[in-house]
Amino acid sequence: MPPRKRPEAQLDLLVARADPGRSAAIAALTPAQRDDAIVGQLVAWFELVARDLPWRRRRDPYAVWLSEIMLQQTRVETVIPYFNRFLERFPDVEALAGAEIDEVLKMWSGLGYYRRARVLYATAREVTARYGGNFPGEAAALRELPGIGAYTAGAIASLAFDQREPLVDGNVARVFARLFGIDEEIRTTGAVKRLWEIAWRLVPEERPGRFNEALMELGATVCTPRDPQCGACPLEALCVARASGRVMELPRIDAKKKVPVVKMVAVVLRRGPLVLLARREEGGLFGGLWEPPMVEAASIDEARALLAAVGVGPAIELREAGNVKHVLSHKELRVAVVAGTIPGKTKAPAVLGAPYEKAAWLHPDDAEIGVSTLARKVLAAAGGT
DNA sequence: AAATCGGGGAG
DNA sequence: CTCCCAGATTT
Repeated sequence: MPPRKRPEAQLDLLVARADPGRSAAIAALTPAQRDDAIVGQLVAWFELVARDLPWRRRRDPYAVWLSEIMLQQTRVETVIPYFNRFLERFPDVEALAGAEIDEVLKMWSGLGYYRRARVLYATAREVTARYGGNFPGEAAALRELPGIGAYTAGAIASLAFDQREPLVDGNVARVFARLFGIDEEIRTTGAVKRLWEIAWRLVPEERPGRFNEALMELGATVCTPRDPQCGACPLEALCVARASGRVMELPRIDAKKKVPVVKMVAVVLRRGPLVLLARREEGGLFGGLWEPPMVEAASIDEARALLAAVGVGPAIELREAGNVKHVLSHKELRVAVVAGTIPGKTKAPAVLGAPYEKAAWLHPDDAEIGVSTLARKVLAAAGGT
C-alpha cells in the first residue's frame, strides 16, 4: 500500500524551518506549552500524511486487536497480506474461536513468533466464552488477556475504545529519546519508566488513539533509525536532539552480542506424494508447527538415533540434499538436509520423542497445518514439495 | 536483567 | 554484513 502523497504546500505551513535559534525557542516555552505544541503539531501533521493501512479502515476492537498482535516486532509491510487473509478467513472473534488451532497456525505460517498465534486463539476463545464476543474496553482488563502486554493494551484501549491510555513501542521510544534528549540506554528499566511517564503526560483526552498512532507514524516514516528526515518533521523546532546535533547519537542502544550457531540434521522422507512431518510440542521454538524431523547434531552420523526413530534402516538409501541456514533473533541454525524414499504403506512412527508430539505422512501445502519458513527451506532443499 | 521467541527489509 | 521492527513472557 503506497503512502498517500504528501501535500507539500500545506505541510510547509506546519513545519518549522531550520532555525539557528532553535535552542532558545525551546527554552522560551514552559514545559506545558512545549507539550501542547508537540501534541498539536503532531496531530495536525498526521491528519495530512497518515498512511492508508488496512486496519485503519475498521477501528473495531477485533480488527485492532488482530493487527496489534500481528504487528508485535513485525513490520507493517509484512503484516498487511497476513492481516487481510486472516480477516477474510476469520471475519470475527467467534469465527476465530470456532476454528482449529492448526488452521490458525496455517494462516500464521511465515509470520514468525508463533506463540502469538496460540495466544490469539486463546484470547478469541476467552473473549467469546467470558465476554460474549465483546472485548473489554479497559486497559487493565485487556492486559489480563494472553499476549496483551503494556503496549498492546494501550493500543487497543486508545484506538478501539477511545480511552486515554498511552503506548510506547520502538518508534515512540526513538521519537521520545530524540525529542527529549534521553541519554540513557533506551532499553534499561529506568529509560522505559521515563518513556511511559512521558507518554502518560502527553496523551490527550481528545482522540488519544489518533495521537498515539501519530507518534508511531512519525517514528516509522520520519524519525527513522538510519536516515531521519528532520527537514520534514513537524517537531523539528521542538526537538532537543536536533537542536544539539545529536539526532544520530540518539537513542543510545548498546550493541547486542552475536548469536550462537547451532548445527542440526533434518531428514526428509517421501512416501509417494507425501512427506513425513512431525508436530512440535507447544511452548518452545516453532511450537505446534509441523516439519521434517530434525535434531541438533554436528554430523549425519550423530543423527542416527533420529534416523532410526523415523524408520530409516540399512535398506533405505539416503542422499545428502544440501544445507540450509536459518537465522533467528537468538541463534543461527545450520541444517544439513538428508533425503530418502520410504516404500508405500509404511506407517508413520507413533513416537518420535521431544520436541515432537506426533508424526504423520502429509502434504505440506495441502494439509491444515502450520509450517515454518525453516521447514519450507528444508523441504525445498530436498527437492519438490 | 537476561533469555526466549521468526522472519525479512533496508542501508 | 548489521540493525531492528506498532513486544510478551519466562527465567
